[in-house]
Amino acid sequence: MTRNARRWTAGRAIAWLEICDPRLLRAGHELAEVSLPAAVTGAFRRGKHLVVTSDRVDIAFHFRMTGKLVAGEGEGRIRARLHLDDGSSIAFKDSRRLGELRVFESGGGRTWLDGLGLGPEPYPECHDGGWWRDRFAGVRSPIKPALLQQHRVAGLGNIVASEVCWQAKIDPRNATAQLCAAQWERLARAVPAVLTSIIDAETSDEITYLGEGRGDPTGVFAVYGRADEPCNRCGSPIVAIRQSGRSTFFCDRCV
DNA sequence: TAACATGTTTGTCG
DNA sequence: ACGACAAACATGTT
Repeated sequence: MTRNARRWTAGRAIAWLEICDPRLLRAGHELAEVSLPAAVTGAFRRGKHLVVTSDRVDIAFHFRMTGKLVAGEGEGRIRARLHLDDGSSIAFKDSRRLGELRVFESGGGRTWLDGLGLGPEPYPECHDGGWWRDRFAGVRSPIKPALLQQHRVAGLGNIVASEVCWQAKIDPRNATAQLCAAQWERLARAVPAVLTSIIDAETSDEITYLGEGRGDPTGVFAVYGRADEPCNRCGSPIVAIRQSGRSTFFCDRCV
């Protein structure tokens, strides 16, 4: 979505921001005296946040469970629209409305993100096993829930955490402190591999989430949502469990 | 109908 | 300090 936002806004200016659903704006982030039009200067991702920058304002998005950006007016649960000076628009669609949108003065998006305490990026930057071991030093929870802690490493979600563990042949129930060097090394390789493959599969004008029917990405995942289906490596049925209130899928035979 | 869902925050309890 | 858990947010799907 960051790539799309960049592509859709490059060389254009934000003419106006349409808030279709006022409940979208969080307290303390009302649309104050925003000065428009504003020439877009770029778009970047930090963890699961997306920020569109311009010479006057930064617009920060978080999509939570069901939020997404779509080109054009969009259909259905549109919470906001970014209208550009060439007449085009980008819609923030979010059926469950857990997503967030914040508007800052230019540069404020980065400042705000810096205050969130997010851990370092695991992608596209790559790291070795020792780096991963150090980032998770002192963690007493199992490795899979630990991967979701945004203050240790930013950007990994529940689907990716299960996928990464399977790819790295690590039991998601393993105590983090018990992982050996070889496991950390496999984890270090699995993270960019999994992210790259998912991003490749999802590269299009509209991200498709699980359960959306047309374009459902179920086929993209090796274990997530595949309870009782055969493991791609060994054929053993994929197991579904709950960890810290979140669903985890893994192969209990080839970890 | 009830349970569950890709995320995060907040509070409780251990 | 850490961790597990539940609730809350709001709504759609199974």
